Amino acid sequence: MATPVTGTSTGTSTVRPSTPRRRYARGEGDRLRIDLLEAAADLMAVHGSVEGISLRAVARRTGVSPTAVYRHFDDHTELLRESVHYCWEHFRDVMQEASDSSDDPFEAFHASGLAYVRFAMENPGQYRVMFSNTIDVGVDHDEIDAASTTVADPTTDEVALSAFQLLVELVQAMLAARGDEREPFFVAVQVHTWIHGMVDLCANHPDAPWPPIEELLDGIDTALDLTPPPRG
Amino acid sequence: MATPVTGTSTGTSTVRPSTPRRRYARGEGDRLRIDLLEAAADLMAVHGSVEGISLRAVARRTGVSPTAVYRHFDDHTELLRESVHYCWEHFRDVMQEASDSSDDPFEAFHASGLAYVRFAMENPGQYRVMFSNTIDVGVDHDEIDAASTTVADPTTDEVALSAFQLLVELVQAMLAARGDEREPFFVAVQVHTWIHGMVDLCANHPDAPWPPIEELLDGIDTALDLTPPPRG
DNA sequence: TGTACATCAGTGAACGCGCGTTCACTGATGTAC
DNA sequence: TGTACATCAGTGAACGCGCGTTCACTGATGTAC
Repeated sequence: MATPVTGTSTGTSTVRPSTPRRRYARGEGDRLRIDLLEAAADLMAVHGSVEGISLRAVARRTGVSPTAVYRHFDDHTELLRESVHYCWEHFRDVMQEASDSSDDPFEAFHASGLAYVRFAMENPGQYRVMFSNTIDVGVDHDEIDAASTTVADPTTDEVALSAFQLLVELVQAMLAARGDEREPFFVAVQVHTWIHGMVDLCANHPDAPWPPIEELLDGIDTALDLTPPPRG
Repeated sequence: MATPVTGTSTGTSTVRPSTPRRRYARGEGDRLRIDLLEAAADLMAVHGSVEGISLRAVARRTGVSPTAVYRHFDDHTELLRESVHYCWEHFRDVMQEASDSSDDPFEAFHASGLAYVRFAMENPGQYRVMFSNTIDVGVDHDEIDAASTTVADPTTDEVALSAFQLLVELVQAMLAARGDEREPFFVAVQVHTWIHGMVDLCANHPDAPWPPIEELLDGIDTALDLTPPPRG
């Protein structure tokens, strides 16, 4: 996901495609769509917001003319919306894998926490776009009366919800194993808000004197009583 | 802070200054500077990021020509940097007031939590710019090798740090009153990351089925053992 | 008390740039015959 | 096995727009005399 097809930056040139792109063969045209989505995801890392990502910059990074984008997306807005969706699918896959990594809910929970943090640290721009940046579609920014329709497309919401659902299920299993009667949804919200606050602040203020992230993660388990029950 | 001097939007016109601005009198020229900072802060509410705020939009909102901005700021970047600084001062004042509202650290802590949430809810754009948006100065977004100098000016960092220091002191007082030997800095980080995660996610995903924010806030006190000690 | 004028608070036209989008096009290639 | 051609994967020039910034300017007003 990180490196574009045409990558291999020489380190000196400011022009992106140092090796000119070879066009895709006849039936393979759809692969450009993926390349564009990955280029957009890469650009999120630089911008940290989706607003500043221009269609031309995505095309440039992919090594393609701006007009080529229109063969795969209706317009600039659709390109960005689909890019955010693409990031969410990647995130959901990562979390699914971590969640499935163990039958023990406490171990799976621990692995999920680490995977969450790792995703955010390795893809800070994507993380920020996904969680701290709603996508603005067709808002006149000088028109204060305009109804601000900052809505992601519904299928993206579904992916995001299914990722959160993984967490709810893990929490439910842990509470059951502990004989804890708290509401799993509420505790899952507590976990998610906390871990989000950690990675968001860490990512955006890297120079602040943070305690080790593992220590902060462990603090969540302890404070919220999500440690394995005493055996026997 | 919320309404510009020339405000009074009629609700129909898209042109901002419906009443043309009266220029400031002879020695009063510096007041325009404040007006511009407030206009920029207002625009953060619409954009949620500092990147998309143009110098011309700030001037337009203030009812002044773009050139007038240059009488008070060197360039676009300085305008934005000073605007972020202005927001931080506002935030610090709000938190200072809440922190001073009671001699009892538990009461002051509770008031601070509410003030924090209220600030974020009333000024979501400013909040996001302050906590989830580092300001990019002079970065070529297509040049991946460029050293990304995304640094706020040092005086803004000082203001931000002094606001966090208020929290550390409250936590210290609470731990002392409870005879709790945990490290105040670590616990303050726990408090801040958690509350930040709450307001950030709530603000950016208002349609998700959130539990009441007061309940989430109380959850922090309980989970982190920051409730008043039993009397006597 | 009257007036000339320096100063102050701005304005308006112009520039070059990157943007999203449209349009007519080009040239490689798999396939039908 | 050879070739005509429809299709596919793009390109390149052009448009109107808002942007940051520069430059020469204007007109109100407090003040020195």
